[in-house]
Parts: sequence; structure tokens; C-alpha cells
Amino acid sequence: MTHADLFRALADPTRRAVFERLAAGEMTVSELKAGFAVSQPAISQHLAALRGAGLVEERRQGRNAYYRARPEGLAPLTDWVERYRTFWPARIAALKDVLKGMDQ
Amino acid sequence: MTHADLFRALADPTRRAVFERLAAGEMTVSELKAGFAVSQPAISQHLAALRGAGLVEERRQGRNAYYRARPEGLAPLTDWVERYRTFWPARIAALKDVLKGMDQ
DNA sequence: CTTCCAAATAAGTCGGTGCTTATGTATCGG
DNA sequence: CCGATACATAAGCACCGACTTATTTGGAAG
Repeated sequence: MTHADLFRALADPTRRAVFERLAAGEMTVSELKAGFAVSQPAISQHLAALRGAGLVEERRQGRNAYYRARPEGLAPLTDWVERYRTFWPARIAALKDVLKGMDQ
Repeated sequence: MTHADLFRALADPTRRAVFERLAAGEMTVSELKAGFAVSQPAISQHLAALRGAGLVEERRQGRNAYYRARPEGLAPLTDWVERYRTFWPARIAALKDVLKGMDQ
């Protein structure tokens, strides 16, 4: 699982949409397919790509495959961005606000 | 400049490398080319893609084109990631530490 | 076992993308 | 002007990537 895999996985709109739907909750391939205008093999292929990028996990049960998002898989991406946050002071304040709101 | 443009622009390794080099400082196309094993037109094409994604700015002076990174262009990307940070509590603490260190 | 269903894999098509070489457009220096 | 330099654009090519249909694998159910 390399940097390039991650970026390339997210480059496709359909694949991003799949990830977004899985972030909402675990789902089988059939349930996923229902939301998209592509064939079942296409979905399986996207899932394989997302899996290779560390963005998705699967759990087999009977003849169903349950997939769920793996948000930690985004870590390499944010780490990469982090390197340029130095040159990007404007957004730091906003981010601080977000985190402040998370304090309990 | 859409989400897809940004993600696709970053999907190419050479293009990411170009962006990274430009983040270190403004540079002409010729200077950029020196660091890569591709032709000058290839560099210009990558720069056009990065420019279309809002990741790069140019400044013309005489017959030189000075390019510099535009880190704010990464905003749509971090905004997108931010939506999944909710499902990703593990990294919040680390990020808080980073921001804490930025306090003066 | 046979049939049905969920999902993955195979194989082929087709447009997109990254590269090349060739050419165009300015600008600088003589 | 003129040649040289910096960069962009054009055109062609090879590969990749997303899709399709067809087929395979494997569990569930009769």
C-alpha cells in the first residue's frame, strides 16, 4: 500500500462515492450496487482498489461480503498535506476552532 | 476547478513531485525540468494540470515563467478528509499536539 | 446433487492520460 | 533584423484504467 495507490484510489469520483457511502455504515456489495449506475463487477473492482489503498475492509459472512470504510487509511494523505500546512497559516485558525469544539 | 481535478492532479507521482519542489520555493520551468527525467513539454503539461487544479501559480517575467506552489489549493482536499475525521478519533489527539506547538 | 444467489475474476473494448517529437510564440542579446 | 533561449501548444502514440459481458467460485436452500 503506497502513497500512489491512495491518491489514485481517490482520484476516481465513483470510488470516492463508494468510500463515502461505506463511511456511513457497513454494507454488502449488493446494497452498494443499488446506489450506483454501474454493474456489480465494476463495484467489486472499485472495492478491490479501495482495499489495496487501505481505505476499506471486508468481512465475509456466508455468501455475503460486508464492506466498511477504514478512515485511518486516509492518514498518509493527511500526513502528506501536513507537510505543506507550514506554508498555509490561513487555515490553522479554522482547524483550531474545529478541534476546540471537540473538547468535552 | 473541481474536486475531481484536484484529486486527479495529485494522483500522478511526477506531478506530486513537481508540487513538492515548488513548495520549497519559486522556480522557473527550466530549473524544474533539471530535477526530472522528462522533457520540457511534459513539465509544462504537468504545470498546466496543477494550475487547473489551483495548486500552482505562475508569474511571467521576460521570457521566464516563475511557478510557485499554492498550498491553499489543498483546502478542498482537507475539507473532504475532515468529513471523515469524526470516524477517526485516533488521530485527533496527535493533531491537537501539532497545533498546540504552534501557539506562541 | 442441483439450483439459486452473492461476489470475484476473466477478457475485451474504449476513452483518457502521460509521454514523445515537432512546431509556434515571445523575449533577450548581438 | 537575427539567432538563441524559454516556454507553450500540436500531434501522435502507447499504455492505463474504468467499464462492459461472460464465466467462475462458493455458500444457501430445495
